[in-house]
Amino acid sequence: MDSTPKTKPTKPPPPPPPPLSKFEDSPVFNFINSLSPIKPVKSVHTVQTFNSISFPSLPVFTSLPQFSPLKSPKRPNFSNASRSPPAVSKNKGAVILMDQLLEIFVPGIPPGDDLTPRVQPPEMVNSGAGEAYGVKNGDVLNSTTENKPLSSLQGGNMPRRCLDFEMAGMLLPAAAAAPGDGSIRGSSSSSSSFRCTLPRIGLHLNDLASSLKHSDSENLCSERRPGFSSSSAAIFTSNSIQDQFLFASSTPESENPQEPASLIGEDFNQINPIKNGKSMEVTGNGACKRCNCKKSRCLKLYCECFAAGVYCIEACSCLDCFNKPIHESVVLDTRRQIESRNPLAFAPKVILNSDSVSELGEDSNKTPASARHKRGCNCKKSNCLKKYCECYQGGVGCSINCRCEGCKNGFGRKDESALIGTETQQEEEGREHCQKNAEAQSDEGQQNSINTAPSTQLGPRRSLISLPFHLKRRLPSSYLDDESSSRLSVRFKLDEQGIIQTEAPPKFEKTTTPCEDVMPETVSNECPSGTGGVKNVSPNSKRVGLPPPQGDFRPLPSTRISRKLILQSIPSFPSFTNPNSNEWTQ
DNA sequence: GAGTTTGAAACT
DNA sequence: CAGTTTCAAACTC
Repeated sequence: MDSTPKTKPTKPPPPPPPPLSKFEDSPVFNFINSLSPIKPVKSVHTVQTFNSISFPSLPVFTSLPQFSPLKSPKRPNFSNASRSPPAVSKNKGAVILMDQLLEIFVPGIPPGDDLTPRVQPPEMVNSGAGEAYGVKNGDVLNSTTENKPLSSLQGGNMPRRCLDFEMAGMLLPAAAAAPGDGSIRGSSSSSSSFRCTLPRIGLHLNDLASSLKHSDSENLCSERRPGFSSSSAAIFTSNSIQDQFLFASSTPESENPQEPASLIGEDFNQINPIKNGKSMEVTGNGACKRCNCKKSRCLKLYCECFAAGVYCIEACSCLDCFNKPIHESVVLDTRRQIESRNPLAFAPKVILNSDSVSELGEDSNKTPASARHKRGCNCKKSNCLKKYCECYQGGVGCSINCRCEGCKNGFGRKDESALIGTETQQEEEGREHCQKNAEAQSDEGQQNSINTAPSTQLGPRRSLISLPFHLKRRLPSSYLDDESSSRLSVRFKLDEQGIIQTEAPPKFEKTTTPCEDVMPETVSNECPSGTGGVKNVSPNSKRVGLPPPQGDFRPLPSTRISRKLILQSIPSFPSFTNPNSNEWTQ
């Protein structure tokens, strides 16, 4: 925050990683990348640091083998694949190398170094345990990119509450979301909000948590989470990370990963979805929520903060709260227990639906939902028209997985989704034929843009994973504009098309914008990416901006893009960070 | 702000 | 796995 100057002094040891910060900026950077991966690595490194940092550093994650399994099975190569997409931009090859290198080398590299050079996170300076969170976040943010937005977001508050996962998610989100649980937040054109969460994770709902609608909310959110999003996100609560995974896999069902999926949005990012204090609530932005737990001690999923992967803050009205850094061990143990029962418990609740993606890509009129709730809702009386419905809350349409009755979800009805699913298959088949024809006619890569890409790459019908439109929306325009983050920025840029969608302002029936809601966790993660929008999907990453049910919402231009984004978001898995764990930050 | 409604989470 | 209870958010007044 303020301490930018402080940060430097505080970190005596940090070997100056001098050059890192600028590589992207300079055109030379690209050139260098092409020449040798090494430098690029550093640059990338920053981004990765987030990822790498978030996971390793976070005790929770470490304990979360669950995710990895999930990843491995469904998307073993996921990371790589996802990355490749970013390459899309100009230097695909270079980008990829960088990413890979980063992963490989990053561990060895002192996190602090990487980060410090680029951005001087005031937070990093902070040594306090409580601040640790912030620090991490800050680091992440900084590292993630030099995103100005992030820095602004961090504004200072973040440190307190952010969980590790948040960082990951947040980064992006703060880049995003989510949320989340950190969640992500979609920022429609108008709203610059992004999710604290959460990443939201996942939003979860946490992700749900909601994204911030307003910039103000952002600030607030920052207090708790850097990102989400935990969403977690998103979305991209917390969660955000998990959500991300989910998104990446495109198989929602694999629950284990966490909501991160989109960080994830929901979040999340717990990510996503950060919850802010009261202010958030006041604003009406869901993004940063605070809980009001009376009996759960904030150690159950009933608690939005806990679910989002974030610690409760003073703004919370909870009683006997154990969801604080002071009780980290308790929190972690509890979290592990819950995860043991349900590996996906902290994952973003909203995941991308390949079908939906394809839909969006082609038909703007169809249900906007690019994402679906992981488990589906079970609404009986609300007709999926109120926030009681997690699908609605997450800004996604109901799916066949829902057991709701009288579904009238504006984002997509259960029955519609079913139809869509069948339609999509048919469409895909038709597309294949078309594609073949097109290929014969022309070699242009355009074909790949939407339809082909998925089929070709993944396989016959592989569902494309597209960024949830909500994520896109969640991203603040500012973010979009800014691409401070090295890697993320690159990837996101690639996704530009997807970003475009963000432009369309989502319509919300209620005062609360869906984006807000979503972003919780999931969003958190996603938000940061801004342009990419997707980053944080984490988990938490619910959709922030819901398109009007009718179809105003634009489909993402290319599924590919979304995919890429999703992958990125993955890293931002929401988890509680140890307040103490400043290790990496340092 | 208090009370009610709702549906997820947790429990049995 | 199904049914019930608990819980806290969402909602209403």
